[in-house]
Amino acid sequence: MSTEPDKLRDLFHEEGRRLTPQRRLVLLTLEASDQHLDAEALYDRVRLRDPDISLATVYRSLRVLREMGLVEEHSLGEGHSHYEAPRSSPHFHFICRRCGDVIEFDTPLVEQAAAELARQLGVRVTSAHLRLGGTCQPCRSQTRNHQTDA
Amino acid sequence: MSTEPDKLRDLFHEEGRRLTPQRRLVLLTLEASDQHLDAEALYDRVRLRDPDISLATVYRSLRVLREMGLVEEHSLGEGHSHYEAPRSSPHFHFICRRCGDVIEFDTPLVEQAAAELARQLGVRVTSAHLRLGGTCQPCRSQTRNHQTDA
DNA sequence: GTCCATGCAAACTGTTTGCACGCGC
DNA sequence: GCGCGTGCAAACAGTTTGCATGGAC
Repeated sequence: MSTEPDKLRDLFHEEGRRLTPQRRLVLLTLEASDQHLDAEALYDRVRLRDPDISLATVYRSLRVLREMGLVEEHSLGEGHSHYEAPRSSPHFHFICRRCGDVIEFDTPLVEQAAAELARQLGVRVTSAHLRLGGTCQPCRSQTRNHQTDA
Repeated sequence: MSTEPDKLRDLFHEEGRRLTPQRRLVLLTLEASDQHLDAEALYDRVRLRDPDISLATVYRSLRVLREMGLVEEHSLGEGHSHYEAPRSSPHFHFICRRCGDVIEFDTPLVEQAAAELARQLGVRVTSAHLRLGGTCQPCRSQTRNHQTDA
C-alpha cells in the first residue's frame, strides 16, 4: 500500500490539503486496525508511534479523512463515534436494545440498495451501514416477567 | 391509539415499570411528530403541555422507551441523537459527507435483510436503519479543484 | 406505605476551538 | 516565506447522575 510514490499525497493535493505526518499516521493506524476504533483508542495507538500527537489533532485528522472519504464514522448510540477505514469488509450491525450487545453480519442486499440509490439520485455512494435493532435471542428468553408478546 | 383502556399502562406493568404522565407525554409527543426530533426539540414540545418537566426526565424517559422498543434512537454523526416513534414509515438516509445534507429514501431490500437475519439468528428485529454515505450530486459537480476521480 | 420517578443543579464525556508556534509546500 | 496544521488548554454541547421530594401503585 505504501509502495507507490505517494499516492496518498496526491489525494490530499487534489483537494488542496496538506499531508502531514500526523494525518498519515492516523490513517495508517486506522487501516492497520481491523476493527472499529473510537477516537481515544485510536489516539492511544497513534501515540505509540508519535507520543507528541494531541487528541485534538486526531479529531481534526479524522474529520479531514472523513471528508475525503478515507475514513468512515459510525455512531452506534453509545455516546461516542467509531471510526474505520472502509477497506475492511462491509459488515453491518444488529444491536440488542436490551443488553446492548452488537452482532456483526453481512448481506449483499445493502450493496444492492446502494447501487439502486446511486442510480436513482446520481449520488456517489462510498459507505453503507445497516443497523438493525431489536432483541437478541438470549434476551428474548429472559424477558423479565412474562412474555405477553404477540 | 388512545381509545383502548390503557394498553400503554399494561405495557409498562409487564416490564415492572411505572407509567408516569411524563413518560406518556414524551411518547405521545414523539408519536405526534412525524419527524425525527432531538432531545432538546422534544423537550421544547413537551414543555408546551407540561412546563415543569425537566430535560433530565426527557432523557430518562427516552431511555426507558428505547429499552421498551417504543422509541428509536439514531445518531447521524452530528454529535447528538435523534429520536422517533417507529410507527412512521421506515425511511433511510443518504448523508453527503461533504455538505452534510441528508436525503431520505426507502427500499424494501432492508426489510428483506432484516427478515433474513431474524431467521438466521433467532433475534427479533424491531428497527432497521440504513445509512449510506457519499457525495451528493451538487457536491459532485463542484468538486473543489479538479475531478480526478475514476 | 413503599419505592420508583422526578426536578434541580452539578458533574462528566466526547468533541471542538482560540491562540501562538511550526512545518508542508 | 506564506498559510495551513499542530499542540495545548480552555470551552462547549449533549447527556448523565446525586440527592431530596413527590407520586404511582
